[in-house]
Amino acid sequence: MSKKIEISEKDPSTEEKIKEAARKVFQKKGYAGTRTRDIADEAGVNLALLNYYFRSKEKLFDLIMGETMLLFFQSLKALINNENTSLQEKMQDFTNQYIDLLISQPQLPIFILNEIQMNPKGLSERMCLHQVVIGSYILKQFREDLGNNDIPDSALIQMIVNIIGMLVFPFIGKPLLKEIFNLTDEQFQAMMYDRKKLVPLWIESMFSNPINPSYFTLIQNIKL
Amino acid sequence: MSKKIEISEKDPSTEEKIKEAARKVFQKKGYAGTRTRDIADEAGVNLALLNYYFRSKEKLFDLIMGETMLLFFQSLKALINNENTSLQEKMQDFTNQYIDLLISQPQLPIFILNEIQMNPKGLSERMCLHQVVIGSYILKQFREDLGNNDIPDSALIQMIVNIIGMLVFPFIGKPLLKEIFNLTDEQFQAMMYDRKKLVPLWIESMFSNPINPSYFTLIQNIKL
DNA sequence: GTCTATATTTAGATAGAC
DNA sequence: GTCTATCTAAATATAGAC
Repeated sequence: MSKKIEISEKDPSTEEKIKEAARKVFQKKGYAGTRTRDIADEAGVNLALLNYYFRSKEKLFDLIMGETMLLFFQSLKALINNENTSLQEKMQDFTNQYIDLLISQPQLPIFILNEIQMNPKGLSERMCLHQVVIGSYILKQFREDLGNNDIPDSALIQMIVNIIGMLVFPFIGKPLLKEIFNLTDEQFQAMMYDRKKLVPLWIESMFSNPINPSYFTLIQNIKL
Repeated sequence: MSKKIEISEKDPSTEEKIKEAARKVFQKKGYAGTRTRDIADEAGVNLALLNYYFRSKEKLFDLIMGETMLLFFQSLKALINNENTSLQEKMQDFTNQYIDLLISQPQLPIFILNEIQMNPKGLSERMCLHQVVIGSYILKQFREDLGNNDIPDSALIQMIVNIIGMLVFPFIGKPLLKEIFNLTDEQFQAMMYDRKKLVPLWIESMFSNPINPSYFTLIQNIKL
């Protein structure tokens, strides 16, 4: 509390070292699986300093998780509300942005999804994800692209799920895919770079194919 | 060890009650997040009985995880080696089977993927996933369908990742999707049933679109 | 087989010297 | 701000009565 921003930025402050280590260990092992001692070791600092700087394991986790969610979702907001790009351009931007992010931090999706599973209301609500997505400009563009009237909202959601899945799933499944296909980290990464070109094509072909409204359960009547 | 199979199958034996409870709690909270007390409570039995029957938390977990992996992957093996079904039929079978399984146990994918992340070699190796997939009949069918020669193996993997992702990702993302789109469990489930018809269509359109080999990083030279 | 009581181990947090 | 030593709480595991 009485702590101010460090004046010099030579090498990372102890506080910063701990945060960096915490991010890494929490992402790898999850909250329950992480020992505070692991974080201290990873940071190369004394265990007692964690409590000195962050009060408790839980507070440290909340801090990291908040920052992580922000990193993951904030860039999205500007992108999906940009009124100057076409749907196709947005898909390409989206793809580039997320694949680059996830190549640098592959554990991000499973980390976030685990947290949301443990605590569904908590953080997703704080990010106002529902409002952000529902009120977005991209949603209008999606509707127009699909022909507006006769396609139910559930069809839209199905498409969006596929798009997010194509970007995110390979990283969630990374350890499994590496095993199944005997991939090195380099090969996996090269494949993810390829995806920057491929995902927009797959999206395109998904949208250009005619969709039969009868495929969708209309009774449930989902309204966005 | 000295324990034999129960003769009568009236109501679940204590051992079975514990296993069932363990499955449920481990799937929901993960290994580290689970307290043995939670399992005992969930099963409605005394805590000491867990150790009486299963020796330790870890042994109980290994047992559950082994069974879970078997459930998830064994049905796959017969299906992908069936020489009497076309690729299209396989895709439909695959879809039906996995969506039904996952609707009844939505936590399965994230549970398994978490475990593999914590312990990548361990269980996936015991299931021989690499051998099973590489030697499968379906892989030949995929190659034929794609025109055999000029498509690199990495393209095949990309496709397979998409297929698995379309089936599995919605369940991994379920808590997040429910938040974003304000879905009830019933609505989510109805959408997953819709997917039984939709996924094969999307796969079809993905395959029927011409693929340009230049989209793939050939240098990495992945060979299955 | 099941229970109560307890031992053991592990992990988060803090006091107090420097 | 940092460290050592220690406290406390929680969770796993077991001993022994029934």
